[in-house]
Amino acid sequence: MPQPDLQTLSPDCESCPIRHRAVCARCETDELVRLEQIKYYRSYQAGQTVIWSGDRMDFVGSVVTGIATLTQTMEDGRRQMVGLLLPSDFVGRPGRQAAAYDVTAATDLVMCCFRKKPFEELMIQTPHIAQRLLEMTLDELDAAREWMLLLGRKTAREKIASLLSIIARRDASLKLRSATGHVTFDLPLTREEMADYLGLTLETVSRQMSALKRDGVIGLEGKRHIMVPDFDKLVEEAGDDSDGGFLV
Amino acid sequence: MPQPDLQTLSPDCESCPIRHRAVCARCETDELVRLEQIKYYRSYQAGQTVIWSGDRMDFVGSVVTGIATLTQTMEDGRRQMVGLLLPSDFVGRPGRQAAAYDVTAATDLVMCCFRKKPFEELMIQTPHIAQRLLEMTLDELDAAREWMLLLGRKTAREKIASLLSIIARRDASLKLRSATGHVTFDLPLTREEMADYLGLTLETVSRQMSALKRDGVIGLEGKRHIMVPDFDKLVEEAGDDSDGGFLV
DNA sequence: GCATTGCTTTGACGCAGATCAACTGGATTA
DNA sequence: TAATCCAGTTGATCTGCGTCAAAGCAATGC
Repeated sequence: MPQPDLQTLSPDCESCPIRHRAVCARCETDELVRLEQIKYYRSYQAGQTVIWSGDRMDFVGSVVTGIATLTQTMEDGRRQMVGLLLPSDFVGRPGRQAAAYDVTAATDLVMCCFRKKPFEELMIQTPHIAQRLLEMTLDELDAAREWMLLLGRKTAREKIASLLSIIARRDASLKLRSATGHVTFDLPLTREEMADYLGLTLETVSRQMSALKRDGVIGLEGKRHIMVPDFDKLVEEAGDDSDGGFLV
Repeated sequence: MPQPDLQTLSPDCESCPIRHRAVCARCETDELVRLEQIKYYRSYQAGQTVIWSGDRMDFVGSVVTGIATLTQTMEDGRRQMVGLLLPSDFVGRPGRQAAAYDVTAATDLVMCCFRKKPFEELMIQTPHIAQRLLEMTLDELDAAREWMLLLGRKTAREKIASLLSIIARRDASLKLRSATGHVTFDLPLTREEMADYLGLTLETVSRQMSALKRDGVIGLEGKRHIMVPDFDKLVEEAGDDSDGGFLV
């Protein structure tokens, strides 16, 4: 069972790829030193479960590389993804002992973890961490509410277009580009995972992907590589009013 | 245009009905004094708009009495409610200048407001406020994610049962009781508002209400007064696994 | 008393997306 | 070389909910 390579990650926070976006973004050098003392890396293979809902959770942490998903499941097996965690996103809730959702590695995943107890103590002492966590949580709340609109009111086609444009946008921002004109990226999710995120079945996802391809909105190379000839067109198909919802 | 009576509200925080649940819950007496200096009450009639999405918002605040809704609207008029604000819930986002959602008074409403600028300054100085706000935001995020499961995967009947049990539970907690056995309450929402919250049409809401009544799960007196003979039965109809999702 | 208005209920019908099922193509294993 | 597996595609059919339309009912005004 090969693990993603941890050697390539320097243990030094200053050179961390998510240094300026994660929960530690606002920390001063001395605060980073204290965080460094309690941090450790963990890696997961694509498909591995990070933690099950209801399990005791003795750590919190940040996604460093890769993508993780948060999923809720009903007794009869109906599943709904409730979050997509990208590099710099935070996992876990200070002050809570059990995980509220299943957390799964959608791709190979590296996380920067902190034991929960010391992290909570540190959070009380260093307002910079709590401030940043509040800011990130408010952003996640906005994202969740945007997703509520999608789940409650959008058509299957709009849902797919919305998901693709969000992934394209985030992918571009990781590469420090903006998503306009011709865009290309890899889907990190299977059709089934897309369905779980969008409140659809995998068959409907597949059909709508084919339809978007047939209509020239996207191009497909293999199953996972997406080419978008005109990003504005895709956004239009998503049915969003604004140009991506970037409120300040 | 008669306004809800503000006279009955003492300006004294110590005797405030939401003193121990709102954003000020953790404040010490001296911190309350500073909050009292910048606070003011506002009241709205049922149906009135508190603020429109995109409008400049120069205050934040707490719902003191009544119920408000957060709603998102698409260009073509499709609407999705993304939050139901009950007494003690917080409105607005520090650090943001424009409202992200339409906020509307579902019932007559009284809010305790703080001008945004002084509140933001106070938040930096008093970690108790920021801590409590983080806690409340995390709770709201959990609620939003629970709603995502409802919107994405539940049937119309389950959606209605879920909404009724949530309102019953919150109503009971305001009256310092727990929701079990025989329960009675008033619906604060019209059929259309319920539909906007549940991602349904008002016709479907009406039909499912009738079906639940026909099946003896609920009783109706007039359009708005609900009687639940067996609360567990209602929760079962909602399709939730746990007994209300009270994680600590 | 009667008309108006806003909210709600109920019926008839259609459709988007679910369900059930067969099949494709690439990767892995034997 | 074929056997197996898995993700994905596509087709046929079904159904839950949306849409369109009409009518009920309580509150309000004249």
